[in-house]
Amino acid sequence: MGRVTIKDVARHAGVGLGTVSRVMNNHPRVSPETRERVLKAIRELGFRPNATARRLPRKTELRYIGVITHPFLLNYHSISERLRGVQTALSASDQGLDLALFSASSAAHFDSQLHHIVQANAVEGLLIVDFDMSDDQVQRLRQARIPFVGLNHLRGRSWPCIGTDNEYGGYVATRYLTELGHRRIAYIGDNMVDEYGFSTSQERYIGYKRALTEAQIHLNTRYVRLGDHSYRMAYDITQELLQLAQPPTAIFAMSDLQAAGIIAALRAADVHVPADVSVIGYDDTELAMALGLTTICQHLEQSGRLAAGYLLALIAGADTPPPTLPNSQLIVRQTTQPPKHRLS
Amino acid sequence: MGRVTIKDVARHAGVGLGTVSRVMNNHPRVSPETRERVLKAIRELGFRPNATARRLPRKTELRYIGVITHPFLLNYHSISERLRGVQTALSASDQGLDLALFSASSAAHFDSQLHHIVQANAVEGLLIVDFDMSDDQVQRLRQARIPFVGLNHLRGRSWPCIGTDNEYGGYVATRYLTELGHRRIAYIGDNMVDEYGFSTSQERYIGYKRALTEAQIHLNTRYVRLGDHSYRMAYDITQELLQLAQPPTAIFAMSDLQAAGIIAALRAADVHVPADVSVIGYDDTELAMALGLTTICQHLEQSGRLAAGYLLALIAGADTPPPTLPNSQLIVRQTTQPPKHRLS
DNA sequence: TTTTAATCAGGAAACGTTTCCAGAACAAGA
DNA sequence: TCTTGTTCTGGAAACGTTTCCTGATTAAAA
Repeated sequence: MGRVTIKDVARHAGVGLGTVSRVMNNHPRVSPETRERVLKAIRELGFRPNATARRLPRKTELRYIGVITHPFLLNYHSISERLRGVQTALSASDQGLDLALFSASSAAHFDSQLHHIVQANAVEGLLIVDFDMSDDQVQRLRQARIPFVGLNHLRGRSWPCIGTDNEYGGYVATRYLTELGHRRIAYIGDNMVDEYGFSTSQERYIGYKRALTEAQIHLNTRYVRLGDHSYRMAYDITQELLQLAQPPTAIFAMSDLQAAGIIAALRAADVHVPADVSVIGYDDTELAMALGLTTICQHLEQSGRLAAGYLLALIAGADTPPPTLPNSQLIVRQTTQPPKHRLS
Repeated sequence: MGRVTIKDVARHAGVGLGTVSRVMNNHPRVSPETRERVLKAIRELGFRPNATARRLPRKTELRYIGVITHPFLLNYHSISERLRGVQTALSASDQGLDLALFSASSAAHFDSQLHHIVQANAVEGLLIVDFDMSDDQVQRLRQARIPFVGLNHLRGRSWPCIGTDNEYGGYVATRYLTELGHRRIAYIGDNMVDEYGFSTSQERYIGYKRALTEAQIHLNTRYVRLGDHSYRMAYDITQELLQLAQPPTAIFAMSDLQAAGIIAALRAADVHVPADVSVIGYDDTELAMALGLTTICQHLEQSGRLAAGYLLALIAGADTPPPTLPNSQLIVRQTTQPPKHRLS
């Protein structure tokens, strides 16, 4: 037998359908004995009412904007910031739309989540954070007529995306360091090929390489260190970097969080920032403000607001191109300065 | 006429019900002309399929854990942290439950959201962050058989809550300062009576007062400054505090974020931390780690994990008491020390 | 031309509830 | 005893879709 329905309960308790329903909804017009009998049947059969079926005659609608990300999304301050913008736009629109958060722990899981979302008609619109989509996946969403917008995508997508150019951001940060005169510049970021297929770290790394090339600095792979996205990882890696015969004079981190770990490790090793080593972060979160950290502002909160606003417009039937986010910007604070000695 | 249904579309297009459905689902067995006619009717009537009704025969279930907070939840690092724990527990349980985020912009809105959630049978279980509930509201959730757990509640609730004792945390932080010898201790926190009816700030403030009383320090209301929950506000307020004839020698902030603002303002005014002024925060977020901030750890991430785990157990039918979170803990770092001169 | 197969369309049945109407049972009042 | 009213109960109708079965039409094959 498939799922237990109200009918099974009614039969098992020897009562009518309406009675079971009344018991479940605490209607007063049921005798105590009958009620007890029904409750017993519910317990015995392990009956769980079907939420969808209940909603139908009640005519209550449930409308969500979906956000799909990886499960540890909130480890990334950048995603918190973006979500905050989304939430702001949603509250402001006042359309009774709530937020459904879906998490996908791998590319395959992402696909099955997408399938489920389409199949269940779960959302009015979908924001896709970080994940890339295949043509087939895009096709499926289109066919199901579910509007969607990408967040933190920019280049070469055939679907509407809002975000900044990571390659450019990586380039700007690194160029600033080369212009200050640094030549031993390290890059600390996330693993580039991960289970999700995210390319953010890689894109910034490409920008980093471009700036080095432009300044005619040979790429030293010892200065490129990758790990998971955490304060701790950055801390540990920095300690390793300090062991090198020629440690870097500047470090570019792919997030403020990692930059914070770097600074802490440097402080612990009694290396002064920025006198001995310059540090530059990415995101311009409150962490950067608090630390006085030089960083790249990629307008995170605004990106969330714009994406959600645009998605709402699409849902309402608009047919306009997506808004554009301002370019990433270098924010100079107190963790960068020219190196002590010019070295080749 | 009420809502436009598939039947109206069928009549308007002069076709059968099944045909309309097939068009909507991109089934191949529809002639191009008919399809066009149906699409035209859909457009003309502004038809939008009812997601609930679609789910019923498709038998796809949609299961959510609801989290209800105020709309600017993510401004509060504490809530991000908690949510991260919730997300972790949810992913780990692997029951196909996703997260639905509801926001309530006032106590009245909270009530109507609750009503909506119950009415629509929107969630399998509900996590209530920060909001308090009336007996009536508790009753309604119970009647609807929706398991729920409070987050950041502790004292004197008649319903299961997980969180730490804010009064105790405020007490511990302040007592640490008095034990160091401070007597001019400021409190910077959120407005105590806000539109939401949150009491966190007030509770910590009560702990602050208790510690002062114990140390026989007269409460100086000039040292108590409240505002919205932001880095900026704390920054500004600190500048004001520095204008006082007798500025405080220590500041207790109700969040790390605000403590960061305080430290920035002090640094800008060339006041040294902790030599001139000690600062203590609350939350033990990464911000605190990065700043070397002395703070109170209230096990935020763990609280989210425990609450979600317990909620899942309740949903599964468990009948156990809620787990308890370890007490808040003082984490001493580098922003606190005895005052320079002992003053009365 | 006749048969067979393929394509398209209509509508009943099903999905699992809630709600409403009507009837049964019973008690109380005349 | 007969009314009247009250309380409880059973089940049909409705909610808005999808899906399947059937029949009609058309095209292809014999």
